[in-house]
Amino acid sequence: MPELPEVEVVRRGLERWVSGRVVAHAEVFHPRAIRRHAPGAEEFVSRLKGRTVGSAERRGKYLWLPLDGSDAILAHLGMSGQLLMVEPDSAPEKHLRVRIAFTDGGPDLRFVDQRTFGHVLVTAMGHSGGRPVPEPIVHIAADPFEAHFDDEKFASRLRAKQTEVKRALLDQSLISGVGNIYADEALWRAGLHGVRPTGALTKPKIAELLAAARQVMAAALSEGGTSFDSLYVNVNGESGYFDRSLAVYGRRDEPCPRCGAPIIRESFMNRSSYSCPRCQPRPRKAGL
DNA sequence: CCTTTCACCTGTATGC
DNA sequence: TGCATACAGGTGAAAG
Repeated sequence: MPELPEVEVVRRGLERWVSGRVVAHAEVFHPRAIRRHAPGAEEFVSRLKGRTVGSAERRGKYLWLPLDGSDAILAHLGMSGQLLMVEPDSAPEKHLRVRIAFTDGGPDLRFVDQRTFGHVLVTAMGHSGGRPVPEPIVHIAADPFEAHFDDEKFASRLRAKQTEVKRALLDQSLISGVGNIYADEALWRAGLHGVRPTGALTKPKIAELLAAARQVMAAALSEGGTSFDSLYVNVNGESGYFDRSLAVYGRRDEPCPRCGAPIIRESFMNRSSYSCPRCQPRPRKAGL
């Protein structure tokens, strides 16, 4: 479930513990973890050896570590990926996929991923949304905390779409970083049902929704992120506490914090959506 | 071209 | 106890 706040927590950990260090060697334990690295595992390993790691960066749910020269280590945590700092001599984790060791003999950077939806790769840099980003993610939109994020452009692109507002929030080419949890929380804060057609939203309502998304993700970040189980952790293996502050997500039948009505769970794209039936009424006509 | 669906994974919880 | 099923869900390819 790592979404923008959780990934930012990890980025800060990498900034603190990895930036400036030199790679001694890397090991790949599961080919699926580097499936997006086209040249394969052997090239991945040889390309990393001896490289110096720069300052950790992030766009939406993607993280990257620039390398001396012009490429970068790009990572996505998927559903269950973890980037952990671990002492080099400690036993391999059950789901250890990639290990990067450093010349200073300090903690390894380990990519551990139970469900293998996440991946890491080494890639050239490209450019998108007003700044350099790794080539494979030039199609990913700026996230709402980036200085180049254009609120007006977001509103006009959102309204031009023939879709529902929750689908649009989850569309990483429109706005990045928002996943299922924070989409539901932002919609609740803005008083919108997720199936509302985007074309019918007013500009002020879109501004309110965007502000809500920023507020809920900023609040989550200040509490170290959200975790429902032990899968999402920071680089030291610790979970955040924001799940205590969620208004609707995962809270079926509990009272809405605003009006007291029982929260409902609805199925959406083979996953769950949570909302307040009173604060977030369904639109009267589907497809309005 | 745009929108929607589905495959990819494994561990945990639940039901029979 | 053991087996089957549902669920968690981000991404991008494939389908519509």
